[in-house]
Amino acid sequence: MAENREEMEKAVKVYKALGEPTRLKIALMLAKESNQCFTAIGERLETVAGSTLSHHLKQLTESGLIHSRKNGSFIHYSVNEEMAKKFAPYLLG
Amino acid sequence: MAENREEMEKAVKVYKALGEPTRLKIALMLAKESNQCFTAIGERLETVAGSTLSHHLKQLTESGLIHSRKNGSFIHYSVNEEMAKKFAPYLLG
DNA sequence: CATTCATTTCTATATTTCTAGAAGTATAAA
DNA sequence: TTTATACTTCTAGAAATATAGAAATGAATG
Repeated sequence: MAENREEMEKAVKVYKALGEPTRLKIALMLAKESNQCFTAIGERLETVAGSTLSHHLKQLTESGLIHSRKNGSFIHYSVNEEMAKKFAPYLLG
Repeated sequence: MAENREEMEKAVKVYKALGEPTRLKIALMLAKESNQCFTAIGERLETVAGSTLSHHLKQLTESGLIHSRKNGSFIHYSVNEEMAKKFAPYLLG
């Protein structure tokens, strides 16, 4: 019932993460096709410096909306479906 | 299915609006109890100047997430349930 | 008409956020 | 062990945002 402080803070983080075009694109991209790695994501966005992409992924990850899994020297990202369902099911189509 | 540009821009606006604590509070407040006016909202928030509140309500309104109805010299605000359902059902509890 | 109440707009300042280059770390491959 | 690839951190500048005081607008009330 959306009322306690902690949950609100979580919600603010999620919505702040999604309230930026590049990050929303990333979230939608991962919702559609999960387990993509840093470079693959970057290529689909064009015109984003690696450092910038890293920064965006960090925010998305810290919000809890996406999570990452290390595989060798690659890091694969996917959306946390529970979080998406709860806060932004729009992502799931 | 969350893919066209216009809808994404709409989504960014909604999420940007919700990605700020005061505005999220307002949105939750209105979702729970609709049709509150400017002053009533302000009183429930404490520590927010009128001009600031006006600015926040404008952003929420322009995102489409809440709408306003003029009644004499008062303006009553409520959430647009369709928008909330689509982008942030979390608001609806 | 003068005044009050509700809300907005204007202006300014402080803070946050976005962006990217450069340098750094970590893993893998040659 | 050098080199390459994947990604992060540091630093800094530019742009956007949050906040509030003061002045403005507009409706209602005395």
